[in-house]
Amino acid sequence: MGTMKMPLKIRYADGTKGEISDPDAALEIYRHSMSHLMAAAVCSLFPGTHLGIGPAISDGFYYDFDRPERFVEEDLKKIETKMKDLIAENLSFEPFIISKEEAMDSFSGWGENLKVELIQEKASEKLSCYRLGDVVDFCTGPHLVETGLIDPDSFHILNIAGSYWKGDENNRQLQRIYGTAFLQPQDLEDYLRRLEEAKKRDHRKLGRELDLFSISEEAGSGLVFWHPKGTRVRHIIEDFLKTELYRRGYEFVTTPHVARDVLWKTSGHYEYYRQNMYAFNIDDEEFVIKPMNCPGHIQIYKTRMRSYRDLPMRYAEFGTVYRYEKSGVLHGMLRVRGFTQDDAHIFCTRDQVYKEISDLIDLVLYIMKSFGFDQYKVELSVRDESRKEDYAGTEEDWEMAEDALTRSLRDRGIEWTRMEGEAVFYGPKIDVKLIDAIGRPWQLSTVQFDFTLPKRFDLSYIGSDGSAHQPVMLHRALLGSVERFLGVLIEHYAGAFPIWLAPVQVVIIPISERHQEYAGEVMQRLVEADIRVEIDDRNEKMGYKIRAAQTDKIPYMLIVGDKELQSKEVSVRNRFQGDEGSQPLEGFLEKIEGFIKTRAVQP
RNA sequence: GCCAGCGUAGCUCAGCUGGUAGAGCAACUGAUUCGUAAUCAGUAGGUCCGCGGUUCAAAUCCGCGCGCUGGCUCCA
Repeated sequence: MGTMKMPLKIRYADGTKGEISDPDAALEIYRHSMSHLMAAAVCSLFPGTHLGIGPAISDGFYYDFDRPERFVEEDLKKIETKMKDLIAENLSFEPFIISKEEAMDSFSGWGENLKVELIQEKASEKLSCYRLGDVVDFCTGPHLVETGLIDPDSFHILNIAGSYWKGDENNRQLQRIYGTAFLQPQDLEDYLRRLEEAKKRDHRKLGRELDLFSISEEAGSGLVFWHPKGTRVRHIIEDFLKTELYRRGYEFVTTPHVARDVLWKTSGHYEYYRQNMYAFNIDDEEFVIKPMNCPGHIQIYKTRMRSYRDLPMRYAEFGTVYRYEKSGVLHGMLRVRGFTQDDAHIFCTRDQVYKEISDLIDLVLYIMKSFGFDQYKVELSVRDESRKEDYAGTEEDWEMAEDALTRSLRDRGIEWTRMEGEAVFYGPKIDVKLIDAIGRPWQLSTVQFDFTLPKRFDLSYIGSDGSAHQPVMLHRALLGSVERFLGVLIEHYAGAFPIWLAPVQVVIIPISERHQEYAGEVMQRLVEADIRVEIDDRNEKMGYKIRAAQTDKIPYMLIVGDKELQSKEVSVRNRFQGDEGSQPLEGFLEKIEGFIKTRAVQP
């Protein structure tokens, strides 16, 4: 019980002991040891279970098991108890070194075929194993010296899930058991509390409670119905973006939702993206519901001869696209089959790329800050240097693009992670992941080069030299999709939107019937000032209406009764601070107009 | 799509090993006219996800669908 003794006592594969005091490294070793301990518990409880892999992960650890019978929920408790028994027995993690040949013999003798496969692939002539109780595992370590060092209250077995061997869906499916562990019991409690907190913020739950959106079983999964209040928020988001984009030289376009298959054959989607496209036949012709907006924007580009003087051209569209997604991946508004991208395509010359990228990065950060996100992570995805031939575009294209991306980031003093081999085949990209109020990352913005579409559609512009050149094309989304963004906003603010985004900004609460006329006057004034206001004139007590408004997370309540009627004022109640006292309506209006204008997060 | 779990009123859930459904909140009606998070009383609301099967009898057991949840894979 209590705090883990630091530094952590560990043993390396060669048998030497050591101490780890770096908390991150210690935690990783601790969790990895925990996964071995779980494997030992499982093997002892369920003989005939074979082992896959069992690493430490960001919030804990897991182990993949191969067993003909299925684990059930109740098994988790048993496993946890068994692990505690093994801790009490104080088993040691015993390392030893053997030859590859010997290891293969032993492991295949035990029927550990997955381990044999791993040894074959990963091990050199000599390899290390750890023995814990009756279980021997192929592992480089290090591990704790013995199980007695583990605090029995520092871990928890969480859930069972399916997983494919080596992450390949063509391979056999294993049963993965997840657990979590921390060096301090306090950290474990905090983690479990964070899970609870995340549950409370779940946009699916809040979306229903706040009457923002729904998904209809009858209409089909992955398709979102935006209710009036959700649509209000959506319009506010879209209006804000429209204003900002027009200011920055974008033009909006509108393109059809379906197009002949020919368009998608030219773009290459028909070949590479077919499994995700909804298609249908009419009059012997095949049509595709658009999964992307780019070919549409290209159609507009191609309607006339373009000059270098026209570039850069920035076409934006809140384009609704439909993509077939496997049923198991759908998730509320965050992963759907029909969604609206805040899409844009920039056609420019090579010389203009650096400026465009730089402006884009500034724009992304400005927009995100406006929505109340201050923390973010930037990832630069580049191609796999060893498989250059798998990528479209020339060597010069890739160098030019990577150079523009890295220079833009560096010039802005932005830290980024370089993701080797993570680029899509048609070009490198920058992704921005936002960190929300409880520390979770969300992938939203993306800026991508495209070296294939200009070629496939044979795009050109006439340069100052009088001859035709191929423009560079950039895809870019700031919010990603309006659906996902609203989902993220709901979770970030736990449903309590800042006043500039709130679907209802003010609710007026008359104390009794005789105050309704004055409440109506107050409402009239706020409506004139374009405040989104409602009046709660139900035959209920004030406390009831306040509670209702609090539950609806409405920023301000204006209570009007005899006193306010007399003084011609309003009593202001803020959803976070509570009663702010009586004040003149004009003063209140001026205050909230300020909050709205500055997109203040707090009230 | 795969593995596991789940599906009872608008919402949250109860309903033991089979004997044909219940609570709270919400909704509606009436009374009450109220000062910073729930006034009282009444009414209505269900193809127990759907379809088959077992059984004298199925919300409950079995099969197949559909949907949801957590993972895996995918996210041109």
